Amino acid sequence: MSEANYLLGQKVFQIIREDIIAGKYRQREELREIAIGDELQVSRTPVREALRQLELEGLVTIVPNRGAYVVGISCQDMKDMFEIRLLLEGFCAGKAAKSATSEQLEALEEVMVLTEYHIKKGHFRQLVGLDNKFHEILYEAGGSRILEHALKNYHYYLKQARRFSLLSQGRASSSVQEHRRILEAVKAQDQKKAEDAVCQHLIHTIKNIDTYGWENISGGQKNGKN
Amino acid sequence: MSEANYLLGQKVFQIIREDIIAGKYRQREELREIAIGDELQVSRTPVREALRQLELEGLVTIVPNRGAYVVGISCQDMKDMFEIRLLLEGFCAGKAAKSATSEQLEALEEVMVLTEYHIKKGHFRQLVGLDNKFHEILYEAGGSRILEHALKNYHYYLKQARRFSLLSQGRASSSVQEHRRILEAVKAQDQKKAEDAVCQHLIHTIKNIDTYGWENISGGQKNGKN
DNA sequence: AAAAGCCTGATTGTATACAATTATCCTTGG
DNA sequence: CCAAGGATAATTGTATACAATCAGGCTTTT
Repeated sequence: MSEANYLLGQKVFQIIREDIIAGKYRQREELREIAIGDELQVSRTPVREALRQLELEGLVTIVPNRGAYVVGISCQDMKDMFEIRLLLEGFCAGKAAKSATSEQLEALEEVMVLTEYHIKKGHFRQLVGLDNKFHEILYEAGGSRILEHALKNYHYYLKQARRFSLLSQGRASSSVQEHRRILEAVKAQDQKKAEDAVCQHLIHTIKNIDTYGWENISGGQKNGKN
Repeated sequence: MSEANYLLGQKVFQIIREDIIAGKYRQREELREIAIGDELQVSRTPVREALRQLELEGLVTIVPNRGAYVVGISCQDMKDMFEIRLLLEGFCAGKAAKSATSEQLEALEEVMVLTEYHIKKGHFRQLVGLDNKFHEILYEAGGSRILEHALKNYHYYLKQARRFSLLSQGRASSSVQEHRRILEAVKAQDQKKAEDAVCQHLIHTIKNIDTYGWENISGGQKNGKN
């Protein structure tokens, strides 16, 4: 009750978003402002703002004077996002090869060193965060604000998937090797090689998820609540 | 004052968005809720909701407890969006070649016929709307909700650019020929040819804009208000 | 005179009040 | 018995009230 109960709007947005992605609500379930507000101990105002934002993200549909309905994310949606990300991130890596600053290259190198260290030590917990960081730096290095914005958005949704994907020892170490290859291509300013390296990396990631099954990562959109 | 002054929230959002894209505000200008509310004759509530949505779109930055600041769109941003659209729309056309329904093909054909008619008659006004419609149907035909959402978003921003691009007689008729080629490839379910046709079409569109100058389509982000 | 601290005005963040709309159920007429 | 219409309750849309925060200027102290 000290400082955490201010600036609720942004927090409410994130909570509802996570809940939808996690599959807390069933498809097309109605989200009532008062009910959610009661649950989160806030008034309707922050909830309304959150719902409006979620509509823009495509996670809910708002019917005027009627209410907000959950749209949610299916397995197919996840796969589609991955395909789009594959295209855009390859493109981004190519741009990064041309425009990455020395600071960005250094930051990437630092993440790589840390990753390699934790792999050796078997510290799997740290890997998820480092993997995310590697990709996010790459997005910045592309030098396009727009592209970065789009990629970060897809990346956010696919984080859940990535977490599963890295769980296996074998995948973790091959993943880090692929990162290394990406970084070297970017450093060498070899546009085509950077693109190819990213595409290969993501294709392998997708294949890895395929073996685990996409159903496990998209919050069970089949029927059940929770 | 009958029914139009209800459901203001969505309207306010669209107005502010258009204003920002049109360059009404200067870069980093502060958007005060009360001032905008007074201007649009509404209270702070709808304005706040709009600003929160605009932040998600990347058009404003909100500093907590401080205010909303215009981010705006530069020429470079427009070019970047076009590049992204090029990638995604090519991909989408390829998917459409596989998954388009007969209704969608028919709708595309209808738009084409109308377009060719208006071209012959020299009715340039109608062309912009038809061109937009052609692309939007194509987005649906791709069969990916996610991809469609992304493309419609970029398409919205680039509409202004497109309007300029179609003004010239020569460009209009070559554009419709390119559309025809896209449609035939999709009909023939030739994935690669569809992709190529869309890419060619968009590359030509970009070149056409290049000759007119990107400065004219992105609301003068150089310095001036207005 | 300079710097630190406080006060005040302005603005945002949240909650609540009120208006408008919609859905549901009940009544009523055929 | 069924359909049409209206009253009512619930929910959203908007406006306003109040609380919290911040910037700027003023005073005070060293």
